[in-house]
Amino acid sequence: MVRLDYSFFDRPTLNVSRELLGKKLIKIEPDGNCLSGIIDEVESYIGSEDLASHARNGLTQRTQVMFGSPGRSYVYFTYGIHWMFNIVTEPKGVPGAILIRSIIPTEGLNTMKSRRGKASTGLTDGPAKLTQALGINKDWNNYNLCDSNSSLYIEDLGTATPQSVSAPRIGLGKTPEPWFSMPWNYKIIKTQGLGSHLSIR
DNA sequence: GCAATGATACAG
DNA sequence: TGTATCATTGCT
Repeated sequence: MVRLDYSFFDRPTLNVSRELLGKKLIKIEPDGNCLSGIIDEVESYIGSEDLASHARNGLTQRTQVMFGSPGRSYVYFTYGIHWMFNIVTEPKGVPGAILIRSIIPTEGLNTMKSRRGKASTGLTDGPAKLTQALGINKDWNNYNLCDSNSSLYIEDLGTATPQSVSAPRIGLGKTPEPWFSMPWNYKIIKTQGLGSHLSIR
């Protein structure tokens, strides 16, 4: 079991995105409790030119983290309710981030369930669901995931990177082309009968 | 189908 | 200082 370090994230965003699938996201609670899940779906936001990215407006107070060092977290609040967890990529000065959209829970299920509430469906199968289950909020923004004693990090299980499909990103609203259709959403293949618009990697 | 609920960014 | 816009979710 190896903790992913700076060199893993300091590479082209799409490579990092695809290889992040099948890796384990781990959060150690203050009481020592371990919460974890296998990364199942991610989405890339690359460069200032990407009009779907928060970095489209250039360097601002909110987006400065995206321009910073790779291997750190970019956590932001949206829709007045939800926290989104991203991992910064690209060299310092170049904005880039990967939104973690879905994980398959592996450890700490009871804690996750209690945080999600029993009326809700799906423990961690949505970007805001997993932040709620793991307890990720603004306190975790600009957190160094690569530090050897960090409480939030990604682990390489040593398994081969799973097969994935790429598709256009989700929830982009009025983002103009070509950005709206860029196939920068990656997901682990697990069902048959995929739509023909999806390309298998 | 749509309300919830607030930070952000930009116009003026 | 006002307001349009959201990288969503869950209930109707």
